[in-house]
Amino acid sequence: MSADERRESVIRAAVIEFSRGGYNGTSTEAIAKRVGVSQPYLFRLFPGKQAIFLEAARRCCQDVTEVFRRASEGLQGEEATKAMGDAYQALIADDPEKLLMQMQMYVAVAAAEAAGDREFGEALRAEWMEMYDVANLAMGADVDETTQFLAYGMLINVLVSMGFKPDHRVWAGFYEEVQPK
Amino acid sequence: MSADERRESVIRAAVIEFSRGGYNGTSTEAIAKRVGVSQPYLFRLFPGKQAIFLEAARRCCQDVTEVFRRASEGLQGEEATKAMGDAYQALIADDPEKLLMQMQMYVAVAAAEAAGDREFGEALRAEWMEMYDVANLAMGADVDETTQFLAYGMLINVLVSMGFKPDHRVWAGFYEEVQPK
DNA sequence: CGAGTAAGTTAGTGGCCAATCACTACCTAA
DNA sequence: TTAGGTAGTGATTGGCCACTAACTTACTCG
Repeated sequence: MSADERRESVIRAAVIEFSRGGYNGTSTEAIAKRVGVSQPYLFRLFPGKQAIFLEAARRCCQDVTEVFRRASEGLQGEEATKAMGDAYQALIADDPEKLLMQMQMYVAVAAAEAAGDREFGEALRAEWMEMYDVANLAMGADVDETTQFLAYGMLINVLVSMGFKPDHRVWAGFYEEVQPK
Repeated sequence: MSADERRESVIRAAVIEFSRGGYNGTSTEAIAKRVGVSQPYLFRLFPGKQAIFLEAARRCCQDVTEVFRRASEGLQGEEATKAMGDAYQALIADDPEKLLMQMQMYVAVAAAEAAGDREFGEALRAEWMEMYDVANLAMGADVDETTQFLAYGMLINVLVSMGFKPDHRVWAGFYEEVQPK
């Protein structure tokens, strides 16, 4: 397998592992095992652990952005909102790790920023803004609508992370039930 | 100093340290240093590291809940919403670590749940519901309003964690600027 | 064939970290 | 004065982990 193909599979494995354990709670050993490769080889493919996390988080953002883009294609206003909401619901059901990875990304950026690492957060803020802009475009550039849409999305992320089951009353304030697995 | 008083100061130190490094990225050594006590002594005051994290997260939830309770006292509907929003803004400005600790709590619960630890999440979900109910009561038991209020709160948490500065355009969709430090 | 290159491994190192154990210092009450 | 309880420390340990260095295998091309 070529190095590029390997890197790709490392990123996919990293999303799964990091989404569970977070940056510090995930060993490079665990990622390597999932890929089916020796642990030192990861350091040939990437400069270090943080670089692997960065790529995994970036990929995750891009996947969500792409889901929004496709769902809202050719739609506008309320139709686009509904389509994107449904698409996000489906994404969570299929790949809950992408939701959890987002949460891990948020705290990892905060930690990097606190540690004086500027680049790391900068790269991920750019990815996040990509997602924001796709949503905003679908909303006809209405920033209030966009903000509200993303706000509900973030609450969903938190409730899922916290393990509130679909029949719990915290979900009562949503139009539709949303829950992974 | 009595053991109870020490425990109290450990919890306060733990909130600061855990909010920065998360569960796995924070050493008990760091907490002990901040308290001004030897590291092994922490294990006399608490059964283990997780217990310290649990108490820190619990305390954090209770603080936020208390802020909402006090801010909404005697108010209802839109007035209560505004009062609680302002109070949260002030809390973030004064103690940003309480916001970050919430984020750390979310991913820690997800990790514990994935590891089969049921109790940990259960305890923190109870604290979260306490906060939910206080907000809900202030909203006159309107769950849609409550959900929306909390959704905006969660988006604020995420944007602050991600390090978006107050003048960044992502904040344009909010009534007022909200930013720590 | 032989040389180069790309994919991959085994072995090892230095550092950190949660938790334990055995000990000391001080206070109080009989 | 001593016995017991409470607050606290120093030393240690066993395990994990990111990362490095050196070696191997296999394919390709002149």
